[in-house]
Amino acid sequence: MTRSRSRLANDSWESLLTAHAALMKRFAAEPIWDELSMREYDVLYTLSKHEGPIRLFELGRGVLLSQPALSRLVERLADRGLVERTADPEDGRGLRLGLTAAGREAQRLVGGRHAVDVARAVADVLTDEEMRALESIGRKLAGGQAPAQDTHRTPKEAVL
Amino acid sequence: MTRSRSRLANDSWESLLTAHAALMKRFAAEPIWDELSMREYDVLYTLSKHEGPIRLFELGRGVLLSQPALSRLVERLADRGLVERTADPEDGRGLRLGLTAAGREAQRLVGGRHAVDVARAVADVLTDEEMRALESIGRKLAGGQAPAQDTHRTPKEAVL
DNA sequence: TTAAGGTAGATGCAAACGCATGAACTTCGA
DNA sequence: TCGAAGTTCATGCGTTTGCATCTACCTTAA
Repeated sequence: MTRSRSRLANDSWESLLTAHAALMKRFAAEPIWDELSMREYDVLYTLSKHEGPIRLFELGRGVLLSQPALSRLVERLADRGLVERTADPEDGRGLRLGLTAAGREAQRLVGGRHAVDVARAVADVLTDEEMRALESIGRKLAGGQAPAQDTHRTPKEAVL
Repeated sequence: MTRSRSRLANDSWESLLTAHAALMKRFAAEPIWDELSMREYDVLYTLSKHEGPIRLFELGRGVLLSQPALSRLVERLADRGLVERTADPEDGRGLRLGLTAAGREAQRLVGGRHAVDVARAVADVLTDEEMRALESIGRKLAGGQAPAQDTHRTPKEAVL
């Protein structure tokens, strides 16, 4: 018999979760995280993707950490001279985060080695079409933020 | 021009990571984690999937936690009466973990609500074919543990 | 203009985590 | 059979995390 769409959705999500956990463990076991933990690398990589400075809460969208934890992680990276924190001239509350030269260099170094491991783990078991499908599906899942009732949206905005 | 396989692999992995982070944040924001945190639920769910008792290190395969952290998480769940820990009669070092009736009930309750949220998030943006593709790809990624040099495997076993 | 409400980020504190290590047991080779 | 090495789980300890809350600033409306 055919699975319901709901069941299918849950099965596919579980499959994603399992793959995520398995690969994360595998990557974590690689001997490339001496100077940078995976979480720290995640932050530096996200910063490296943006050319201009980025706000802390924007950084938080991509990183799976609470706001206070991210705030302190960035603080530590700044203390180590890898991230630059400056006040945002357009918003007195905000920060402008960017990589320092050392931060960019560290990201490049670790990222290069990590990319090799990722390529090995993924390309060894997936075809080109599967990788393209995964990329497309991931984008849909990440972007498909269509909550039925968004408590953080005013009625006026909801209409627009 | 066409992307290299290595580039394609990294792009698709990043897409998976982004989707994972976005959905995890969305699920975490749901008001269903009062009695069980997501990590605790993850453990109870993994236990619920196995019918018989399971070993701690087996549980660790599916959960993204260090062995000590998992050991203590299970300890806490046992203290709360949700998990049962008994000595393994076949291996004096090991444990046999299983859900108690209360643990099974808690997993069912939270799991039922969580499944609704998962279905909404996934089924709303993916077609049936995409969900099936994701399930298949995830299984390949999780199962494709083919490290070039496995330090935890003896030469004899490697031959087999 | 100004007060009320919202947002960005920091901080106190208890809980949880990872790393290193230890204790108990099993497995393997001589 | 017996000792060395490996495996499984627990524990000590410093670090990091999340929750609640605070401060500072922005936005909106009267």
